[in-house]
Amino acid sequence: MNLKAARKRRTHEAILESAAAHLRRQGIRNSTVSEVMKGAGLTVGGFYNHFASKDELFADAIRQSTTSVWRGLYCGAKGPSAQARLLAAIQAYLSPAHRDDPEAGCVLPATVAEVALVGGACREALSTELAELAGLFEAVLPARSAASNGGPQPPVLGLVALMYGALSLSRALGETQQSDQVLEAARRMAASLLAGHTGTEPS
Amino acid sequence: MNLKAARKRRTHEAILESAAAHLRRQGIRNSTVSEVMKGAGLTVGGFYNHFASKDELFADAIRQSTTSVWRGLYCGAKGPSAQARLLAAIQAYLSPAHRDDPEAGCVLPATVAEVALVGGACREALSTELAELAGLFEAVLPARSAASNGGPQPPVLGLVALMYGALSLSRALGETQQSDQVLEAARRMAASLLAGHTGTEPS
DNA sequence: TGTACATCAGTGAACGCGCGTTCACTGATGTAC
DNA sequence: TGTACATCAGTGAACGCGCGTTCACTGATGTAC
Repeated sequence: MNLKAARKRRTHEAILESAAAHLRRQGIRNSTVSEVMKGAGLTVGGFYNHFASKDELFADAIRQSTTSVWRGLYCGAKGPSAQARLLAAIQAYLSPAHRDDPEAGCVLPATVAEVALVGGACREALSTELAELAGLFEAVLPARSAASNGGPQPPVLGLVALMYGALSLSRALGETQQSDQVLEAARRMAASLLAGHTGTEPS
Repeated sequence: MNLKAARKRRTHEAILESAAAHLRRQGIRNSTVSEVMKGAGLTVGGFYNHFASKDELFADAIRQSTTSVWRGLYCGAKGPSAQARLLAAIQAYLSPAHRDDPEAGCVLPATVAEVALVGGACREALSTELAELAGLFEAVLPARSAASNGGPQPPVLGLVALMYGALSLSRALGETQQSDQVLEAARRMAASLLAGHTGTEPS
């Protein structure tokens, strides 16, 4: 039973990975079970040996990939302090490069609006992941204290909303000047919000 | 021909209105031509007397309703100055009431992510409307001038991205505490960004 | 004015297609003795 | 160890459903004479 079970586990992971890739590229509704299975080198019929439904598959995919992408950005960022690295990661999130490569990027733009409509298991997954993402931010920013220099902690969930909103909007506009402007404006906003928390003034 | 043409125009408007309502409630892909027509008191077959395709219908609906909703919010806002009224309108946009009543609200949350995937006529419509929306904001804010008090003009498209992003995210989360927090965080961000432009400090 | 004909907005059934899901089947892997 | 049987991951065709679009038809409105 050992070899068989191990192989099944690997197949399961392959399906999840394919689903996450499809999710990032085209969202939930535009991804079909049959395409996801093909992406994992399988045919459609075997899908239900691994997941109870398409809804469950994508809820798992959301759980697996939402924060991992962000962690990757943060680990790749450079700066003199944790807060400066956070800002650098945010700027990378809001870059045209990220906009133009959805498959390697954040799942939120392709996910959030659909979750608002379909709800279900995906909504719970999104809620959990969002809380975790906010936790990652808060761990880096200075402790909440209205009396400390620079005022109270910046509203972390608002930062996430800005990042998601700007990326999503820029994707909708394609690779245009207007789209670049959206990203740039968001970068400026993020920088001015974190000013006083990074140890440096915004450029 | 007069009576007939007038009636056709009224029917056309009724279809567009029904489409805009469906758009706000459930987005493009979740709205069916047949449901839109039913909403206008008609049957599906007559649709193609008025529009070449579903894509064209929703592009027109986007053109018609994107800024009108915002204009409504701004006209309803009160405050000692134009900038203060702008901020009040933004706060109303970012309210749980707006989140909980999509049909009376902004089309962006149900539209942007889908446009990123479908492109076509809807993308052009969105781009035009977004530029107009940004123009409305800029007309209210003080002229761009790095030397003036309060620094350069806040990045208007970033503000739009924040509003859209926070509303969209809050809709995805349902009527929960976490969802309220997203909206509140976005309100705080908007207020602190416009500080120095409204003539009052943010609360 | 009246009459015969033309137009065309709207109807409702049908078509074609794609999707999520089901199901009978296969064959390699594992178990019992 | 060898043999007969059980399990179950994966196959691929089929089912049922909903959707966008088409089309033959209807009947009220408009036009020609």
